[in-house]
Amino acid sequence: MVKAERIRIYDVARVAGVSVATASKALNDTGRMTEETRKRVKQTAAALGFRPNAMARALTQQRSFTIGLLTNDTYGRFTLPVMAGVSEALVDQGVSVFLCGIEDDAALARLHLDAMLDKQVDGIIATGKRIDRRLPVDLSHLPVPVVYAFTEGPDDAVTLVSDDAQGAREATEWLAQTGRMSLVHITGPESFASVTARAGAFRAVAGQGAQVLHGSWSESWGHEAIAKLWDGDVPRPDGIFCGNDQIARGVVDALRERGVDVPGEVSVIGFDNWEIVAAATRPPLTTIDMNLKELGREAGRLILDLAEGKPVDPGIRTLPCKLVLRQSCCGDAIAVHNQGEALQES
Amino acid sequence: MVKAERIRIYDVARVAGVSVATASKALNDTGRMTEETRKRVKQTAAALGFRPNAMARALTQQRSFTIGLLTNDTYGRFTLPVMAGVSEALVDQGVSVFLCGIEDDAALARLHLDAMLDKQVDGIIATGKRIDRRLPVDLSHLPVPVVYAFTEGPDDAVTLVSDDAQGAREATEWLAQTGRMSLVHITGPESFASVTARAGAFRAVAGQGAQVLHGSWSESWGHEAIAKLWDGDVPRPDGIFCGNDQIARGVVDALRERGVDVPGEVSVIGFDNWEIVAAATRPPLTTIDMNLKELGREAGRLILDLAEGKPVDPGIRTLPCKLVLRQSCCGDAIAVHNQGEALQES
DNA sequence: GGGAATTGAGAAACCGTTTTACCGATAGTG
DNA sequence: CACTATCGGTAAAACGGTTTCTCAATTCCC
Repeated sequence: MVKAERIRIYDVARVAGVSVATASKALNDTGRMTEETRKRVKQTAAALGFRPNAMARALTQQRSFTIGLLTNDTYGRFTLPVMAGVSEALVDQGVSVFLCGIEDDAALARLHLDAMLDKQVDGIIATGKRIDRRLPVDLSHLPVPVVYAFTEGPDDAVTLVSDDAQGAREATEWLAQTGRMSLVHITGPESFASVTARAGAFRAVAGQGAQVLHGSWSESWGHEAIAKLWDGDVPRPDGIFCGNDQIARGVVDALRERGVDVPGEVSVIGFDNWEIVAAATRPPLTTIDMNLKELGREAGRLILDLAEGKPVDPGIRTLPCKLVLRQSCCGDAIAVHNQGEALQES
Repeated sequence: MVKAERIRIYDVARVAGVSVATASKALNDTGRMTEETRKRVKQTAAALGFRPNAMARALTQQRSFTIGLLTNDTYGRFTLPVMAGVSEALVDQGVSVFLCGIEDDAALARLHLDAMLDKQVDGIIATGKRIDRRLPVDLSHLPVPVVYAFTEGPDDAVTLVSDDAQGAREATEWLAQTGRMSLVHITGPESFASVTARAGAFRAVAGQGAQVLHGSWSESWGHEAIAKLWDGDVPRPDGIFCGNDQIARGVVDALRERGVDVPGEVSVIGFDNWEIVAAATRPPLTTIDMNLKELGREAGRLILDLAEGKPVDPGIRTLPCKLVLRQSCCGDAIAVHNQGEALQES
């Protein structure tokens, strides 16, 4: 740590032989002056390694180039990609992100919120681990704009969610297109909005009679569900769409243990594309990716627009999910699908 | 979003019938005045909902109550608990944390670093996913203090790491104490400092002849290693200590598939206490927890001390790991161990 | 050639606090 | 009673920039 005196605009002005006002205008490309003067100031600033004090600047400009990211997803499975996207979208605009982890603790949330407002954030992005739950703090009536990403906000808010129905549709359609006739959906608790959205889309494609099994979001529920399906005297499915990758992993493991070939006899598709689970499954899971990083990027762009006073329509914005093919599902078709992607990209 | 005019200290002063200077001093418990005046100012401030503008304050105090957290662990497995700890230690001191994800990208790192320095952070915590790798940016000679947490820094830096050797020792000793005679260590690539540290400690307890198998950090390596041990004509171990939970999960799965009872015939211990892996394993994994959240807390405390100019000894601080007992290891002993913990806590 | 418009730049005000220096009034002292 | 401390509080100068206003010197126009 070296306490080098920071160069102030005053120093730049003195060295360049102009007033502080002129220096400021030169560096910000505002005001009027000879192109020569402007250039000279800029050069001396660069030579001196001048970097404006962001706080001083914020004080006059009423703009801190800082936003707050409020999340209750301590575990970070959903929040992390969102954060990465937000940060990525903002860093080259010179905007920094305050991270505030609040674990469903209203007092803690309030503490963080106040700290951020005191620090004059230009906006707040609220994000959570569940699309149909609100953070434990009221963010309406704040003096700064708010964007809700992957968490529920007021009706008139700017909200970003991933398209559960479309993702489920893609998965189910893929199973159908690759010749699977008898489909089942094994998913989480009915109380989750995303569960009913996905189940609805599944039924719309697979037929209203198609079976949907609700349980917990765990591997063990995947095992249990397979036990139910295989040990009972119900007809066995040849295509299984799971509500998340953990359930899917449980399902694949259970099938292997019963000697059922995946994807030979049964295709399995998961949801979330949680690398660590999807890639470690044997065989690796075909799954739905919610594009959370892109969701984060979009949230970053929106909060920036709002902070700059640009008009942004309130309402819910739905971002599409993407099917990610791996071996748990119709091995042969993968090449074709990927080829299609490659062609689209080129 | 409601653009309510923010109350300034000027307003408080006017309403309380004092000068701005007096108001400031009253609110900060500095200067001299009647206790009555101080109280009156505080009350009107509270009544008006006055919150000081942190930027204006930072400008005079040369202290922004803001720190930066630089990390190259995009995936977040190690960083997330550290972040949570840092944040927790700082939030009630009014310090906010800038999150900067830099993915081994030197230019990006520089960008974030400059943005943070411009914003006058009081300090920087550098953290990574690997204890023996440096971030792609030089943080020495900065005008602010730096603490390195779970990543390598210069020799004279303040550095925090978890005690790999002690953790490995605890695991191995536990295996030995619970009657396991023939121990093996299945771990990651030798190029990792933590691997050699853990392997060294393992050998120190298990005997220099004890076998150590190096591979990748994956479940599949766990399977492979078990194949090597069980299919060869080498003596089979009855206690396996793994370099991380993923390997351990692979090991447990492979043993189950071979009909080997865990923990009946073989005890397995992992490393990392990565809930999602450790808890989903059948049986759940006994493992070593690196106490990363506490490491984060300590990093927060240290950077705060440094920011306040308190003296902090440079050098490497080692934080102990903790054995977390689950069913993959000597079921009977768990009650006893946990009872001991409960007694210690009370 | 004289008045108006434009140009280039600087002085000063401002952003919202904290802090230093100062000042009148009261209290204490010999 | 004159003489100094102490007390309670204020005015003004920072902090490091941006922005508005002003102004002298030029250029333009008829």
